[in-house]
Amino acid sequence: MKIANVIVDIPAMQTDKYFDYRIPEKWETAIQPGMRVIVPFGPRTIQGFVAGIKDRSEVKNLREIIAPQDLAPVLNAELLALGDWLAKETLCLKISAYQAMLPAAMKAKYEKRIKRQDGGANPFLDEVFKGHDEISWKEAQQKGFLPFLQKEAKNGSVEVVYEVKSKANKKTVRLIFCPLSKDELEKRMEEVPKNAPKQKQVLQFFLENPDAKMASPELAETAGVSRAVIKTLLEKGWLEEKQEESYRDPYAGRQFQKSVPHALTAEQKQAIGPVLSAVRENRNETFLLFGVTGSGKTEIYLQSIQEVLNQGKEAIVLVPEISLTPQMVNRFKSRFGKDVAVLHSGLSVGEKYDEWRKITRKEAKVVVGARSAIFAPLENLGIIIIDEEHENSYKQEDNPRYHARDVALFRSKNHHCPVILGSATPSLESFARAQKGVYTLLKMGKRMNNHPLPEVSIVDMREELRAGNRSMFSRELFEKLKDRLEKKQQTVLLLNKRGYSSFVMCRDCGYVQQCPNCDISLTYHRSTNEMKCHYCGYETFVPATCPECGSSHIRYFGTGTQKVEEELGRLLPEAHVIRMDVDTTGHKGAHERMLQSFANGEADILLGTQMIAKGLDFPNITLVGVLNADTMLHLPDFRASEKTFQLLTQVSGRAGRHQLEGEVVVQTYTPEHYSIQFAGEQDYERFYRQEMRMRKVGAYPPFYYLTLITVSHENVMKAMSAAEKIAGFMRNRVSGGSVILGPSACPVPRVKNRYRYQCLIKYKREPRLNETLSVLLEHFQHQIASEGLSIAVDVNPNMMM
DNA sequence: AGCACGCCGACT
DNA sequence: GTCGGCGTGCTC
Repeated sequence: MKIANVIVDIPAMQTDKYFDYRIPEKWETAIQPGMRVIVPFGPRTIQGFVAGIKDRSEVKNLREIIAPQDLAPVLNAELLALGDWLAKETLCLKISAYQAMLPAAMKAKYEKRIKRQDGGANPFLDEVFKGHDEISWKEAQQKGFLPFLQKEAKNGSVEVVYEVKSKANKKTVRLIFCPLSKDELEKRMEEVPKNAPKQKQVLQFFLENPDAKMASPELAETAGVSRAVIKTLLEKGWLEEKQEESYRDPYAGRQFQKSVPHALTAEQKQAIGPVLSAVRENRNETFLLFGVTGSGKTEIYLQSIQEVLNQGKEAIVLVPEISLTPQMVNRFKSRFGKDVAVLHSGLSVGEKYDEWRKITRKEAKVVVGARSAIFAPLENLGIIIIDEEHENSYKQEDNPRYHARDVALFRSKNHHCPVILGSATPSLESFARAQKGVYTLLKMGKRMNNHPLPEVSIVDMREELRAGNRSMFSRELFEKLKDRLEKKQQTVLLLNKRGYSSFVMCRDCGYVQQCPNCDISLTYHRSTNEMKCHYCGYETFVPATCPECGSSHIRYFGTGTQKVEEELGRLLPEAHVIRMDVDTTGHKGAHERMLQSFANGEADILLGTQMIAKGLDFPNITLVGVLNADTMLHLPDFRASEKTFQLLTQVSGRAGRHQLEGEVVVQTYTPEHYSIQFAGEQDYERFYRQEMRMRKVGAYPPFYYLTLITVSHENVMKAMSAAEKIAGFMRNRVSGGSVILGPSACPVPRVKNRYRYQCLIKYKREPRLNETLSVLLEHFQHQIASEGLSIAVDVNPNMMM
């Protein structure tokens, strides 16, 4: 007898273990590890993953698996092991780890219904069921039938049934083809009645295109006949119909110009050499490709992938969500054509599922995508590339809190393949590893075509204020803006919005409108004229008078993009401005359309937030202006300087990438800060050395590892006391070299009406930390389950807020 | 997560 | 005496 170890689809600590089920004989060969199955669980029917198969079980009274949900495993052995590793490393539930690796469409939905079992004997039930023999639980509840039905359930005249539904709908099409051989076809041609020339026409078409297979309307059009003719031929059996799966192709109808490898510069050749040999030798080596913006990192990726494909292997390319633009995708599609699958958040659930299936069917060899593409089910990986390695978005901010880089390194070991981490501004962690020789450093310091990096000038906005300029544009930036307008060149203006948003304040008493559920001020949204909370989604109208003092001098503050746009309109009315921010890019495809129209030269100025800092590569941009360089410098986060440096360097790289030279103007209130100074000089390595000194003093990464424990509860006292207990618990269990900070209130102390405290563990070596944290979670399990306490553990947090 | 079981207050 | 509140514990 075969027994399956099943991880059930219930995200709770109590069910985060293997449940044993008997495999029915008829499924004995069909059910394999990595498949989803439907199992009985208590009174319910739920989905589970088969994690393993064994011959005997300690548990008595085993129940049977109801049915497999897949024909083939959806998680192969490697991914199953990866899931277990993820669960252990990030302290998440196994089910969460498995689900994170699969497209959302594969997550089960459940339906609960009530079925009539009395055979029509009970007239009272007629009213409930109204001729049907089932009613959904929800409907019964809404109509107030539940108490009555629950009583009926006791005597067996109705029954509660549970159903597992899969969201994954394969889209199928009916395709028409001709089953006849050439000779047969010719014979039939003779048999066609004289008054049916159209039928002859269709047969003629199939004589010329014997392998043609297409949908009926399409065939009708190509052959120049009506659908009725095809129907007749189908009835005669001369044509046949076949159901075939179709993929939703998000890039359907687009032409990709075939691109060929570019000749490499001397520097590129030098950089790619070690990568190619690692690929050829199946060497698990990690490269840090440190190349300035415009140095041609993408061509290195493309040619490395080409080598991988030549070896008959596959590749994963991770790109930050924000730069996963059609422009970026095109570069891969035009080089590798149909071999490319693209996974990103802009796709619908169904489209993502289709791309995933394309990969499992080995129809795609190169997977380009955002963070979760690291789980692409490729079985013969030859390389993993992470572009813009320093990007925050590679770290998932909710469970499982994994970093794509860590997953990449894990998978590369399984596949004995190299990893390339590429960046113009590597994360300190990665650069430090390269310095230590853990990663191989590949450096590209020159832009292709030897164009110089743009000239950066730093403007002290305090000086501007002293000189009487109260506008948000410094005199220098304004002059240059006018100059570009005259020359018909383009400008990118970046409004650094992080940690800075528009809010409503009363000018008489200083009242700022706060969210009632979270300790944070509400953000003003111009488009809807509403105040919104970015943490819980609370919305309210803008007050006409101050709720505190009744003054009508209440207005919004803060430099939003809309405000910049208005001022631009006033100062430079002739300029065409495209504004890109969360308000204007809401609709699917809006982002792309805006960039396209900017590329077409339909606007002079592209104004936006962080989202415009990356990947733009338009020849006519010769000026980049950063309106407020330092707003995120003051965030309570140890990476604030690093993030500022990265953003300024990235956005500066947008200027002058082609023939025309570029200039950058950075406006700031703290021009003396080293991250702004070194960004101005575009000197990563000096920034690195300075920042490393700061990190060493503060005992932060890369000198120390961090683990952040966040505790939350509706009740302040409960939250605080639990946090204190947790800190005490951990203090007793870590080694002497480790430090535990806190507990202290989180930077945003209340979110969705829950009070939040955090506790930070800093450590150099704590090999048993994960076990200790598991014990901690188990220890507080009761309070978590029944008292509404929540404990979130984030190993290597990215942001501390 | 759901659901059953079980033990205490306000009703027919 | 019974209906129903939600605390506790289990699901192979």
